[in-house]
Amino acid sequence: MLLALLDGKAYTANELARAADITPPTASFHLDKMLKAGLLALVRQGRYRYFRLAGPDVARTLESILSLQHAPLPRQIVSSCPPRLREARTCFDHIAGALGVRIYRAITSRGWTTHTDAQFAITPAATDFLGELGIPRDMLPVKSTPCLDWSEREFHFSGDFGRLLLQAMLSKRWVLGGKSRQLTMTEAGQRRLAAWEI
Amino acid sequence: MLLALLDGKAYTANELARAADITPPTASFHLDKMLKAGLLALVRQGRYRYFRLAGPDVARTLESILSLQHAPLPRQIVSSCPPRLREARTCFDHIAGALGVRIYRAITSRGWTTHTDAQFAITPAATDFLGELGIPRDMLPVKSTPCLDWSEREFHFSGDFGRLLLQAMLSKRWVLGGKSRQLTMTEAGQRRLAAWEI
DNA sequence: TCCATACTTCGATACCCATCGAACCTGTGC
DNA sequence: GCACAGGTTCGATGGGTATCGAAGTATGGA
Repeated sequence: MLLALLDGKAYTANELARAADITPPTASFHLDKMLKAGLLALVRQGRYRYFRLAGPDVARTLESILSLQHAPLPRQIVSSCPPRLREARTCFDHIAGALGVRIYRAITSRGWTTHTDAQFAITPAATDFLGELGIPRDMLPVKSTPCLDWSEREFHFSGDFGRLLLQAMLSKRWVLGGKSRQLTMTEAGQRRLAAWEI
Repeated sequence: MLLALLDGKAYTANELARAADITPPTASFHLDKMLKAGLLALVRQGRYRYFRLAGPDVARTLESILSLQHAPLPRQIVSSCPPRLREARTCFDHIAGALGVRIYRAITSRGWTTHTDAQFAITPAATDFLGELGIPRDMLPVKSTPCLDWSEREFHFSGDFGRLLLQAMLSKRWVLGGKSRQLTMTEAGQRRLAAWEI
């Protein structure tokens, strides 16, 4: 289970049980132990409980152990989401899928957010980025609750900021919507977003 | 036992058993496993079998694991050797004790040795150092077998080079001998040796 | 309101594995 | 050559713990 979690993503107890060839009760038993030991962190979302490694130090330790012997490669958990929906889709009123995770990573890794527990806020440091999207600076700080992406198992932005972001990217034609939840990124959008990544 | 070995020194099965509060057979059982798993290395010397961590990667992994939780500090193994003999003493015809280990470390860390398994040789790179000791350069390469120091549990030089070194250091009055095996380092010796460390 | 799903808790079982005593092996020193 | 200390092997034992089925809890949707 730890090997499966080594990709940094979050998985449910049932998924990890399947990956480790054990039954859900057994998985739950061990996950609880590792949670209490501080090796894992828990993200509750509705009726789902997602487990992920508690931090980069745990990942480093695991990799350190693996480096001593080349252990058999972990059986990676495959997503049951259709590829095109995994790319980019709407999740109610905000962006989800690989695109949503990309945006979340870009913004958090630049330090444009503050957070108290699960409440995130976009700080004025993001003014330039938001300006390009036509979001006026006097709206800052915008609040947001990170939402664990169903297909990617990493976080994306929902809440006020998630809604603003989707509206802005649609009106600027960085992404195109359709009848389904699927979103398509335009070439212009690709370029602009790439410029903001690192 | 691994915690006790984390100081990088080598210990016998009985010592490690005492450190871990288990009986010698139990210690032997686990040490054998870890030896086969490649976590430990073995140094045979007479009727003694010294175990040490197989390499720096094992030490790093252990420290990585310890860093996740502040584990209780390992019970360090205390040497039964009198302090003055630990400092510096003769071992047959060469230098042992902390001084012997210091010299071994200084010379090996500078890359002045080549080795095939247990056979070491001092290379011409050490010419300056040896010259200062009055050892002519045409004697190079000098052979040496590293010997696990009884009080320090790290290696020192014995063999041809160990003998030459003791004779030279005595005649240059870097160290003074006596009736017992104890050696005393002179102030001049301290200065000269310190200059060669790192 | 009711069911389906995701997940955990509980209890019983079985198995693994650490542990130790006793016997055996092997170098050392007298 | 003998005694002795360091060390390992062997076999039996016991305890711990992983495991799973069944039952319970919580959440979301019809």
